[in-house]
Amino acid sequence: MDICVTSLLRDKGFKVTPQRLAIYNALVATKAHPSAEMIYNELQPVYPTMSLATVYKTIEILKTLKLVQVLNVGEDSFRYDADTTNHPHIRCMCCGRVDDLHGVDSTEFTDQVAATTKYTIQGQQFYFYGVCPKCQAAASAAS
Amino acid sequence: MDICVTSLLRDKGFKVTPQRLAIYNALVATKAHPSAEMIYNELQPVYPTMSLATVYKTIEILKTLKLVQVLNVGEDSFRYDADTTNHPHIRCMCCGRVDDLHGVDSTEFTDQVAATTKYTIQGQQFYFYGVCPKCQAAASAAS
DNA sequence: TTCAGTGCAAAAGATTTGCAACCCG
DNA sequence: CGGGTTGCAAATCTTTTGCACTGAA
Repeated sequence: MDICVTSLLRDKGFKVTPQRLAIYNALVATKAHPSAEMIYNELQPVYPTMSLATVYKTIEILKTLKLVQVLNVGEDSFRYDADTTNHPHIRCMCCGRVDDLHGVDSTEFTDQVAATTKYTIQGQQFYFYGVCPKCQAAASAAS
Repeated sequence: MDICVTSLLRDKGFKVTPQRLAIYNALVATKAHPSAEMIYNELQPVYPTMSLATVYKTIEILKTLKLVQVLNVGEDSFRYDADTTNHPHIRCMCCGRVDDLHGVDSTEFTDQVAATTKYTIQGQQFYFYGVCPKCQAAASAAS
């Protein structure tokens, strides 16, 4: 997949730098839907001189290349997902973790919306909020 | 409905002030899903001394009273909706307006999610992105 | 060699907080 | 009258921007 990013970057006239590869690889390697700062912190040990600004600038490029999607789970910061398929997300209101919801079919719902609205639909984001298994266990243990 | 907010505030030990009523009424009166700043600007002529901080503090209270819901449509700021029923929203990627999507049934979709996930689900937000009728017209006129 | 990219620092926005004066109850 | 509320200003936090230096091609 490095090859893929590499050629995609080159094709669009972007240069291939170690920072960009590291940021993209970090996103591909995790299911935690990290924020810019989380990515920055994770790469600190390996790239001690990399700045947060570079993370933001790189994410901007990855967005335009459609290699990442942006999540707005309702926190103060954005989160990013290298899985650009159209899937819902769920956030734990207790610990803040964000998980994917795969294997759910929303086509009937989205078809209804498309048929009802006068908008031309181009994208969608479905967010659920709840308590994750770990926090449920922690809560029952505490009681 | 003023009566309703008034007693709700009092019941919870909050004082009833003109600012709070004005902010809530502004939210009830619009379908534009305004941001804090939009509310502030709208009330400026009537309450020239009111500050943005008061808008934020009041919205915080209205949230705890479940009188408004928060929308995260992917802009840099939050938007608010005094219609607290569970309905999807759609944002125009061209002009930024946010509309309600009523009359769409998402129960089958949400049931599927509830059955699949190990989370305890407590809330949800569905966002669609597209181009509103006005911007479509403007685009075709321009071409 | 050359120009896009990096990293730093400063800027820009949104939201929060501290605090003295104010006013609802 | 008293404590919650307001409004201002300053603080905080995320994200963006300007710019000199660096490094990919």
